[in-house]
Amino acid sequence: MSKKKEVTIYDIASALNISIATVSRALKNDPVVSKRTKKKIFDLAEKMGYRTNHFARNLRNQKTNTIGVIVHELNSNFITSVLAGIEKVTTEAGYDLIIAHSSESFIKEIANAKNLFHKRVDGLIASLSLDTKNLDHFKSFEEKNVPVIFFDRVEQEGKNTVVVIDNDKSGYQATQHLIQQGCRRIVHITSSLKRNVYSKRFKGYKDALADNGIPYDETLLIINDLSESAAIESAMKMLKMDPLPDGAFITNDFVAAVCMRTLKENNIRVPGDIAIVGFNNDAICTLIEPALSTINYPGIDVGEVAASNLINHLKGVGNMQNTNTIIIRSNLIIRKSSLKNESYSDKRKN
Amino acid sequence: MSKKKEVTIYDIASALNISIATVSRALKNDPVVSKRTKKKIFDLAEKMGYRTNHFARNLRNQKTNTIGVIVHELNSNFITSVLAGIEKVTTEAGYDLIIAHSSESFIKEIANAKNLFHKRVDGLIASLSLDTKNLDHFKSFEEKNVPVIFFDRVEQEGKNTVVVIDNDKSGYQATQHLIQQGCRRIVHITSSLKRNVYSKRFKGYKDALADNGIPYDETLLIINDLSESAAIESAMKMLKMDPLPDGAFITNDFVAAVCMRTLKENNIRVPGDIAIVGFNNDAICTLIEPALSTINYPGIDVGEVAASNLINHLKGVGNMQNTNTIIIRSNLIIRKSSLKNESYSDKRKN
DNA sequence: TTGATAAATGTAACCGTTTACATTTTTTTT
DNA sequence: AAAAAAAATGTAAACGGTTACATTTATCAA
Repeated sequence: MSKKKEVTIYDIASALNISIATVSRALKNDPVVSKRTKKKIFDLAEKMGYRTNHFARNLRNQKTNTIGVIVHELNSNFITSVLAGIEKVTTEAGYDLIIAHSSESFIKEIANAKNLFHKRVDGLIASLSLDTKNLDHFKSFEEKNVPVIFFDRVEQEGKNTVVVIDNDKSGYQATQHLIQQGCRRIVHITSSLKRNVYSKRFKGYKDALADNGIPYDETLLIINDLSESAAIESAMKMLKMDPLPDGAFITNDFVAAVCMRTLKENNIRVPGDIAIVGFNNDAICTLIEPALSTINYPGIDVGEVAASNLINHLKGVGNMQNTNTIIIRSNLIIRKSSLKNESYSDKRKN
Repeated sequence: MSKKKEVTIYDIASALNISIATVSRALKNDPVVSKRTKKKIFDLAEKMGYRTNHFARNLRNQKTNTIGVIVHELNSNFITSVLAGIEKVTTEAGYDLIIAHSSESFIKEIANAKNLFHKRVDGLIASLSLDTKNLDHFKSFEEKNVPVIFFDRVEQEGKNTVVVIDNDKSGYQATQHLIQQGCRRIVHITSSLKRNVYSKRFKGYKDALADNGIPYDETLLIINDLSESAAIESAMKMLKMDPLPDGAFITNDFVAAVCMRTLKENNIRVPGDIAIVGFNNDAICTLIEPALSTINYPGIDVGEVAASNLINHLKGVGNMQNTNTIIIRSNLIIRKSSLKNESYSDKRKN
């Protein structure tokens, strides 16, 4: 029942009557150790059930081999694909991951950052919470020269490397598409404009309107959080508009899905009465009815790029100084929810 | 640009002209240190930007303060709620989390287990992959007396603690409900019967049929994985059945949603022609149309219970020997997708 | 065979904590 | 004021690796 003593390099060394230095080198596959001794050591280590003590190693090496990740929410299709992308790259490179999430709270994000800082992650990948006010909590990383890469929700003024899509263009494309479908009163449902993703999509929305000679009407802008109740609220606001809007560009698929459901419950036809375009290309898009047009935002690519950039930096390959902004390709996916104009649809589909 | 040297207890000690032992004790808030010295030490530590070196501490303490988690999939509503539950409890107790996922592959699960074992997690929480053949890869934990708790997908014969719901009863309830709605040819779409969750739900399905005098028809059993393509295949199989089934108990909400879509695309009405009950109570349930009846499987509770049990065990409170199986409450949620019988629906709703 | 060179192995300091045990300082008792 | 007891602090040895530098052993040319 009692915990068996752990095997150390000392045990292996004394069993084979060699020095710990040789054992240590052999286990790291140092070419300086002869093949014969290496084999003996490997075999015995295996037989004795040796496992490296990462604490001893990290203590000596002064690095943790760990990368911290702060995301604003776990329960999101997009975020889990980003994490998958990060994980793929980091495990391949032999790094551990500590994943923290802020639940969209500034306070929690600060706590997460502090925690990861004290855990001494070698690098950090983060996406800001909705109500993050400033980036002071990342300063300590900067001071200790721990690289930080932001993705999705970022602050672009700083000198941090950021991985994003062209939110501006995406917003423009979504809106332009709705206009081409004949929409003239297009609602824009989004979240805090303090966050780059939303402000840029908003800019794209306004630019598309302007380019089509449609005046921007601020009563058509609805800002809310990303919860189900907020989504229902937003849909209710749309329903109260007079005249009714004929299109909606909603910057989150889940919110779009809930809105659509609420509108339908109130006998509004989609896309007949109101055409809808969402954002992210989550799995729900093709499960709801009508299928949701959206902007494809490939999380896995974002994660992979962010992680491999960070790791390259840690390894000293390439410097982050000259790559400040990395833009991942995104694109509009047209489905039934925005197709008022069948002839247009035919053109696109064939 | 160069990395500033880290502050250690030596630096604090020599700055205050006291011994490192006192500093170490003070920082752990040991009552043996006088209030005066403690204050001096805390203040200076803060001012110098001291942060504990967890490696040195763990090396000395011979524990990692880390809990490993192996899940079969990250991209799942249920799993992310379990993780949220685990995280809540573990961070409160000051433990770190390493999350690994097997992507339903036995090979990867073995690799994950080996990795976490080498990282020396203090405890492990795991759910088996679909094609896990045996539990040999967990033996090393047993040998070193590292506690392992399984949840959801478990192997009940062993002497491990497991956290589950009453899958048997849930399967029975789902099927019974369909029968009460008038269904007589009920398809059961599920996954590998090697996994307890599916075999037990299957047993519940059969028992409910038997109790209602409906003979079990093995052509109505469809076994598949949980992918979108598999779900479409399953729906196609249903469509080819002659006569058509009039109900379906599907052990996964996502699969159920895809099946429902496929059926509808083929002009089958739900619940009119085929009533459907899913499993898990994912967010999609109320977004698709008709809303999906399902078994509510509260992941967050599962995670919290598993984690707090593990931690209690690690702290020596309560022994895992006498608590082998923990059953979390689950319940049937009736929505439109299974309501053929309006009067019954009214009864339930009022 | 010898000396030079290369290859393999060994020695010992170090990474930053914790803690049993020893010592010093302060407080209390008589 | 001295002795005894309690409180505070200090000393030094772990914990298990890594690696600069030193030493030994093997290889090869002359």
